[in-house]
Amino acid sequence: MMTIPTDDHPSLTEDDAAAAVAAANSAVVNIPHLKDDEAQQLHQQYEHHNPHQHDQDQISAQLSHQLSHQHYQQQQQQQQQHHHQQQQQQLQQHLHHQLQPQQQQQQQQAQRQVHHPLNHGHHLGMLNQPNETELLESVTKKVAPRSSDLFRVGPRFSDTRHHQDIYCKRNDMDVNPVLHARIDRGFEIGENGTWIGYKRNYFTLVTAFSLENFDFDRFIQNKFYTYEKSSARNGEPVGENKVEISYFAIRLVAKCSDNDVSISLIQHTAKRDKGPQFPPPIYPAVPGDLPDHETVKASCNKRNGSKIENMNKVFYFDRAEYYHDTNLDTLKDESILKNYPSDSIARVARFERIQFTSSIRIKSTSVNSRYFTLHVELLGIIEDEDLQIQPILLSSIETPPLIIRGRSPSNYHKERTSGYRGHLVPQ
DNA sequence: TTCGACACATACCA
DNA sequence: ATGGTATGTGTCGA
Repeated sequence: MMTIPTDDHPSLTEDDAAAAVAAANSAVVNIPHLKDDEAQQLHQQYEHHNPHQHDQDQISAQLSHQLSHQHYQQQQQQQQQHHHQQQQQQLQQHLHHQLQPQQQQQQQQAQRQVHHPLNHGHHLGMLNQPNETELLESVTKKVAPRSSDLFRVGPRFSDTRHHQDIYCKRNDMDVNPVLHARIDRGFEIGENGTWIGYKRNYFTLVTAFSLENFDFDRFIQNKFYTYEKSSARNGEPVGENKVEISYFAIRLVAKCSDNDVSISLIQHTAKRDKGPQFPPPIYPAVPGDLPDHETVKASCNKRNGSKIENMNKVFYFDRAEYYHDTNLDTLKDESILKNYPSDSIARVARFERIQFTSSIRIKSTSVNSRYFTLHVELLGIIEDEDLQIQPILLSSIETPPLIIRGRSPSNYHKERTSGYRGHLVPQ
């Protein structure tokens, strides 16, 4: 089956990967970045500002290009060579659909923070507490690159924070969105309670949203609207315009505690260095339930066709199949469903093989308490006056502060990566 | 020091 | 059980 960018098909050749990326792009929609002022306002609410927000015009121009394959491919190549530049380009997030695989027949159970060895009050006698021998080993042994133990549940996300209200078009009812997310790989907690990740290693995150009091069928039968903060050319706020939400989308962004630092994320394919790199996609999405940790873990690196198929059922909603099964006339559908850019729509946005861009300064200059946070944003994609699609930030959730350890050997000699890292607080 | 590249090693997957 | 993969991390050199 066809695979896409974030997809990792073990058997992909380099060319295949490039082709997949191109193909994916063609099936994808590009969404411009939030406007500067919007973004700033939003961030301010959190105490995060991002002065380095990109130039809107530049982005728009870029967007129009993206529609072409060719341009995208070039871009891919550039990205492979220049992370920094790609960070800018990533604005044009490709929305994406599809991806991979895998099976697992389970459905989601309430996801909860899982048992982390250091999480609870386990004590000396307990198995989870390292004894001296283990500690010794922890500084001696290497982490097995493929160890399934690398899958660990990360920090809990904050409650959903709302930025723009959502209303049901039919009855003007206020709709309450809820975001769910979980980090399934890449972060571990230190004894002091700080969450630690490694710049060189991948992390995995899954996220989904739901609309309170709207089960799937009800969602499918409705349309929604929100308000767009409008502003004059000079940036003066002018008011709010009522706008219909074409469809919902989810994206992942990273921020730094240092307001002046903008950071971004990159995603690799399973080929890593041998494959393309790109910014994490924005997933057009319908409401869904978060799969449990074991499911996500099991969805990793599958190649078996039927397993992939089953896994896709967990992560994706197949619009064409839905129309067929419900005998719905595709052309007559007047619900929000028809606005989605592809038949393969995420129920759960899965971000795999994500890393902080290599350009980030981990603990540069004095700033002692620099940390990062990951934010999941629910976007309402709308069409502006010029029929250009624009994202509106509807709500978001975020992680607690994350410490990202850099490449310095000092980060590796002490606490073992996946064993018992985190006895000491990395500054 | 930091970063890209390349290399090695090892558990996963079929 | 075997062979191909995927990915943590060691290392070289700019």
